[in-house]
Amino acid sequence: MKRFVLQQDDGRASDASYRIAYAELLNEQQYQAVMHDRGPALVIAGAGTGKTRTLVYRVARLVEDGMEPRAILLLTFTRRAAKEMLDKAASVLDERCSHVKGGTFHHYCNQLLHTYSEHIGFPPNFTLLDQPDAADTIHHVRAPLAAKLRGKRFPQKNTLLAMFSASVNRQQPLYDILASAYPQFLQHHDAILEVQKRYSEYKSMNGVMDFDDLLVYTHKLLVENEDIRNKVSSRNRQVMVDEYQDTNALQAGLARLFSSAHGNLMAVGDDAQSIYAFRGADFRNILTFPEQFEKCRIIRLEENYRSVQPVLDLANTLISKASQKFDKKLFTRKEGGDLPGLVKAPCERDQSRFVCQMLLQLREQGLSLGEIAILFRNGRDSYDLEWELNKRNIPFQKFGGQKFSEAAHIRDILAHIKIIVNPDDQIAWNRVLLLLDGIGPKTAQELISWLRRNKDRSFSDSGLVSKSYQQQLEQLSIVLEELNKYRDEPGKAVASAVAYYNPICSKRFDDHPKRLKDLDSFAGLAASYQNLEELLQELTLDPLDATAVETEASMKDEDPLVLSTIHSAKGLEWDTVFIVQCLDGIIPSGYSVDDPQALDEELRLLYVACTRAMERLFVTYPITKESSFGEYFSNPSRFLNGIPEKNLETWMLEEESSPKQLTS
DNA sequence: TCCCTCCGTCGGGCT
DNA sequence: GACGGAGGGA
Repeated sequence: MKRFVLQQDDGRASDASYRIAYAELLNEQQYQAVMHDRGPALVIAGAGTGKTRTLVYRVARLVEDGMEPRAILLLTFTRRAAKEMLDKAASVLDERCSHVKGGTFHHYCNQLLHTYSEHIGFPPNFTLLDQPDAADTIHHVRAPLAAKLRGKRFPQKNTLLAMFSASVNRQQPLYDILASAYPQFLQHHDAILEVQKRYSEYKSMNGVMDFDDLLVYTHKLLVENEDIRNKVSSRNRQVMVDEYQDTNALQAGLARLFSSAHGNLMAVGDDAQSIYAFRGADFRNILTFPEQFEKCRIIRLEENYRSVQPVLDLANTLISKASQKFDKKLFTRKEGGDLPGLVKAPCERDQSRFVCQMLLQLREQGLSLGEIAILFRNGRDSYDLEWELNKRNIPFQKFGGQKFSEAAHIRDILAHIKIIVNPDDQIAWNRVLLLLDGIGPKTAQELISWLRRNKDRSFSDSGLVSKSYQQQLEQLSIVLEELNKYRDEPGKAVASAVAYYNPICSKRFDDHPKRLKDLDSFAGLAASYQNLEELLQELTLDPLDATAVETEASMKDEDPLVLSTIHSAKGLEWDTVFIVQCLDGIIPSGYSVDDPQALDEELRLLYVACTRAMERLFVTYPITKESSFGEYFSNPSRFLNGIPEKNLETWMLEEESSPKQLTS
């Protein structure tokens, strides 16, 4: 027998004469990372050191070397990040780069699972539960148990979901999660375990998955099916994972599986920017990467290109206060720059007035609104400011906080659509039925279980139908049939659901005019999806921010100002950054003050916020705070204690009548 | 029996 | 502002 060895085609052109002058455009370390070819690599990249740039150019380089774009997998933290990087790569090289596979772990897992659903015992049309859906499902399975525990304090649905999720993402038994984070509920351990079991059973019986299941089942699928693992991982010739410090143990395992056929895995991240421990991320994951992946190459990007030195000095000073030390000191060759300002406002109103006045002033100096961001710890920390911005007609877009699809009226419409996509979705049925007059939890449950036993029959055969809501049920059936016809025309489907829902909405909500407007925008937005299934998946995996719909409609020539939670601002940068509500109890959050590790994470969060700024940085807080008890004095963030004036210049606000305005 | 409204309690960041 | 228990009303 003759043997002929087929060489591995590594896609590399023999004489690489690149169209892009990588060596000139990148510094030495970035160049190393971009040219890295085989095997595992870890890129430790401090804030603003050109991490995104490096990934963008590596994508371009691989494509330029002839690698099939679909063979590159770029896992990022959000959909937005992936899209931005691939657009950038397409603009530095060419259109081929936009065919690179990019998205979050959850997206990619969702795709794989829909392809291989039969291997994990789910129907191919399985639907996704977002957080509120998952909580409602838990509530549903919890009800019979909770009745027995009357009088005793049993965890609420969202708490239960958090427990289960922590157990999955940290890969720890439920008992350990309770013992460390919920000792007050340890007495209910067995009952909680029972709820968890029923929750799992419910999900597999009804063909639904929550976010964590996407990761868990994909892991299981690839571990248990060698052929699928080989097929999937050899399709991905290069795997890159951005923001690796915010992955958890399960995701680390997935990254390994996705690249198991060849080991071409590049992890990129910064341990000092790990801010997702609350959802199971562990920054030790990035630190132990070299141990987990043998012969790993380590590349460090240290020079900052983003911020002026005074901003970096403040960031360095802040991070040096962490109890867990980071061996990191950011430096730049950028000259000049103003000292970051610490603005003490008499109250929250004045804080908002300051921010608005200052940003208008900056706009007059030629800065566009899109180059300015206002960052805060919690979604609600911007309410007062939003009011002020609206008053002054300053357009803004908010990231983080309430999502479009979290509003009750949007969820109501979505529930109708879910029924079409997955008729077994009891939670959706329940929501839809409860909207009808005279139907409460009990009747809804009876109707649903009848429906499960008698698929394809109409309610009127059930014998359960009382006169009071018979007509409403008939109307519902009509609209559901209509929706079914519009499976591939989501715009029309949503429009007819909205038409049906209109009177219900007006009756239920005092503020129905605003909500009806939202619903109209929703119909317009839905038209851009291929089919109902896609609409649901995209909205679940990549939920729209509540203001996105409005802003997009009213967007003129100028990019709007950005308001964002610090978590959602990860990886982004602006010329000028305001960090507002920098109060103790907010950042650090009141929940974290007893736990040194949690406190460290809050500090890293402030570090992330500061390092978003290129030229100017303001940290602001109000001296007094309003609450339901009245006005009281608030304390600035403990992280600001002892920061010398040479790093952070104090500003006092004065009213116009006094001789000087906004003196420093 | 079931539905609905009222009120005390608790509240985060994201896929 | 949302959840969930309690009590009034059809």
